[in-house]
Amino acid sequence: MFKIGEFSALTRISIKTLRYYDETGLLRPAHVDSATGYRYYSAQQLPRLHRILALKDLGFSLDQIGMALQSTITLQELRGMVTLRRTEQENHVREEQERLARLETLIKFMEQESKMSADIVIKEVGPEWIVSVRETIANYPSVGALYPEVINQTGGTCAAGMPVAIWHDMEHKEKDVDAEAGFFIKEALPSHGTARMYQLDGATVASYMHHGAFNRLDEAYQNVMRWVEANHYRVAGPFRELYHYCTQPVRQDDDSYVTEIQVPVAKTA
Amino acid sequence: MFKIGEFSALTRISIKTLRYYDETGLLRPAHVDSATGYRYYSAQQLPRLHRILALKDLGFSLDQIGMALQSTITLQELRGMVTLRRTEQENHVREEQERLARLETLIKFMEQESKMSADIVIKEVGPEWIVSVRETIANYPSVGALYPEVINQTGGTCAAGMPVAIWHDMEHKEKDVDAEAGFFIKEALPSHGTARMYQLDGATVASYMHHGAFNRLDEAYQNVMRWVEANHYRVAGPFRELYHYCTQPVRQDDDSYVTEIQVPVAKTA
DNA sequence: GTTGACTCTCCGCTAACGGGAGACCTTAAA
DNA sequence: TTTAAGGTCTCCCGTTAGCGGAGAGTCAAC
Repeated sequence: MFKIGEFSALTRISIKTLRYYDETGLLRPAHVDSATGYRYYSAQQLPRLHRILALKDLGFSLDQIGMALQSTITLQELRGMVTLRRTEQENHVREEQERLARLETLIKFMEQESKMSADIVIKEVGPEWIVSVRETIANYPSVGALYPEVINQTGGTCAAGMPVAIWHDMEHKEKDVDAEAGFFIKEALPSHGTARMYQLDGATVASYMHHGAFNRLDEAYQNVMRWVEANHYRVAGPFRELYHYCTQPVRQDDDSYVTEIQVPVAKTA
Repeated sequence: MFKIGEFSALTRISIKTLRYYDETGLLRPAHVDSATGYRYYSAQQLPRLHRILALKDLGFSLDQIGMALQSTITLQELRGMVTLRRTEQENHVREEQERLARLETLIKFMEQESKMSADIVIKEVGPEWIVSVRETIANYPSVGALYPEVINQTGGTCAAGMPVAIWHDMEHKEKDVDAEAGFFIKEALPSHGTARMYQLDGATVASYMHHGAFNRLDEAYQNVMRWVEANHYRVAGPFRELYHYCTQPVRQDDDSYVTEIQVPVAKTA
């Protein structure tokens, strides 16, 4: 019989851990002196402790290890636990590898003095009700003229929603831009005139929050596109722009505006 | 200005998280009503929150993110943080991959009904003082005869240590076994006669805790060796056997014995 | 005025222990 | 036998990044 310090030295498991395993029932000492409370371990307990360590090393939680050590467990159940654990671990490894890839991309970008690339984030956006008009316009800034049109068509009920633009061209265009302008709204309203009302699909997007003037959005777009490519995504739908902060009248050089660029993406296979 | 629920819906960050970021100073609301305590966020805060999410996604802790968001940080320092983080992540990915490989090995073994392979664990053992004799003996069980010899040579002072055997042959032998037998002891004592006293080097070992009779150790060795090979280790030194529990007189078929097999290993490059 | 939705603070909980305080126990030396 | 050192006990608090709930206060619409 070993006192806890001896057993700890023997197994190189900390006293704190042994006490914790006692408390949680994972490894009760072979004997506890009822007068002093001293724990006494026997060599017979080494295999059990060893199995605990082995399972912990495979990534099982102490709770799961507790299950696995029950004498009632069948080989079949054990196999199931391990197989399930492997699936989890496969996913985990994949996620961590992707994280590492993002870090490496960021480092590459930082070497080129591009500082905003640290702010691009992948997120899921849910479906949204939108009321909008879609037209071919002269150039990007001209989209501003479409909003009064939408407001007029709907009698102003949509102005409470967030203004949003959707760029249907898959590449940068200097003129004849296929643009959709409108507002996110809470729920379906009847359509009015040329303004269309529908539910925009949810999507996985690469999102960048641009804090600055509209006339510097181009640069931001370029960064997002480079980031998307470098992280092995591909563009999976028209770009969206959400105008989180903007003033009336709209100016192209107001540095206080906050505009979110959302590029729907999918993993390249 | 958005109330916390609106800001939460906008950003898809939970209210609890926003409150936590307020509490920890990571993202203070733009305004807090001093009478009611209500938090009000502005669109201008979206970029900061977005940067927080981006850094979190890269695996930084909230503490580190707090540092990175300080306005006093230089690009140089930021680069350092990211580079350091990448190194950590590389190590992490490697560890998780190895864990996955161990899981897959275990599954392969379990399919062959080998149940003990779940109990093999890699651990570091420190250097140990040992007093021992080394001889060529007839076969493995004959090692028992060496222990009285060691005890006699040292006048019995070593009998308190753990009995241990070291097998210097690199392969299984039916006869003429190069065996070393002795005891781990606390500190150096003068050598006696043919018993040698020296410090055994520490090592990384694959350890298996055998709970059963000596005459079933062969099977255990086979398993350990298969495991070592399957996990891309190679044997890096003579096998050690530690007799954690054993009775006098020694019997080859006593199921209550606890014997630890330690195989020094190194990763194959 | 009232109701229902929203928000506040405070408390406890997570996993697997580590650190430390204060009290008790063992063992060897003086 | 006393004493000193070191080992062990329980209890409490801390860690990360929040989640869940209780009870009280607030806001906005009808």
